Amino acid sequence: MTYKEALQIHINIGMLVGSAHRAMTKRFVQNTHKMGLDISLDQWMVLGPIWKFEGVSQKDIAEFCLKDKTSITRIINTLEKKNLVVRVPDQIDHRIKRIVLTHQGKELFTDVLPVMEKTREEVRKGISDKEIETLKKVLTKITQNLEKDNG
Amino acid sequence: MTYKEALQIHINIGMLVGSAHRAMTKRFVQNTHKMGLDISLDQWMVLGPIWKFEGVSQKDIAEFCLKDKTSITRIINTLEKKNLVVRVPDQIDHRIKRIVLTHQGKELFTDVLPVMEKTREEVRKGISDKEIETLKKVLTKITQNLEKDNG
DNA sequence: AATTAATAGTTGCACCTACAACTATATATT
DNA sequence: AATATATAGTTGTAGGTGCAACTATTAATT
Repeated sequence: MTYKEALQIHINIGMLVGSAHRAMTKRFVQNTHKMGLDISLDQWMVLGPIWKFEGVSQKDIAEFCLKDKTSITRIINTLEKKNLVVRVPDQIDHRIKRIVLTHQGKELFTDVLPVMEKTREEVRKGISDKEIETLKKVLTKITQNLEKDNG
Repeated sequence: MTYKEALQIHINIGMLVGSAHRAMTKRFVQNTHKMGLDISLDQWMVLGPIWKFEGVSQKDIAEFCLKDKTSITRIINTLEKKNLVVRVPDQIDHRIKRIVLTHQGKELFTDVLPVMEKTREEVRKGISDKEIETLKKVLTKITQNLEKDNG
């Protein structure tokens, strides 16, 4: 057994999930750059619910994206700096900020859609629908297992 | 398939992988804290190959962990600050730095082992061996699909 | 009505990551 | 031997993350 093979045997789920995550993030950004676009995967994920539900709150974005509210605050900061979204305070509940796409944000969103499709195909290459289903099911189960005080 | 459907599927896989990754990282740290230990999941992953292969190079650690070499540099910096490892320049090839566990590092490693086991059990709860196998296979395939210029 | 709880969002801190540019060293080419 | 190329590791910059502590506001309790 070679050294490299010995290493591979001890690969665990944490490493595999982490490296798949990094690889997907990386490839998405590379693909957007190839098209002359400038957006990260996480920024894109946050843009999704804003596109779908105009005026969505940061709390709801966090839930939709399965991310922490702190992350959302910072990603929205970046998106605002890029003039892709604006924060509009709710007229009734002054705690809530409603996030709205700018014209520029809408334009970028539609420009990125085909890049996302391309990346999706690259990710899924050689993987059956049944395997994807199992992947999603198991990842969901893992996330649920670790939610809150499920331990 | 419409763009809308593609959007759903892609975001789902990306989000699911990301949230599972974050959840695992989080739970591991929480579990170590409960035991009065102070180490992150990534630091732990880097410690693995150093334990197994005393004097392993940073390059080989990067390969084992499926991480970037820059990440390894910085995690080793942190581990060195914590007095868990030391960098020993190779006597023959002066480019290489061989990483060695300190006494303190070895002690922490053995202390964390049961925490790792506990976390692994929490992660796998209600998931069959066959599903875990598929998960590993698909995640490996995804990582391979996106390696280098595989696109 | 006054006090207390909960909620939405922000900030400081420490850590992890990618990419590009960089230093230092070793190997290959001529 | 001199030059070119490849390799191991570091650094600067910019971004994502969790946690705890914080502000502001709203809802619940008394």
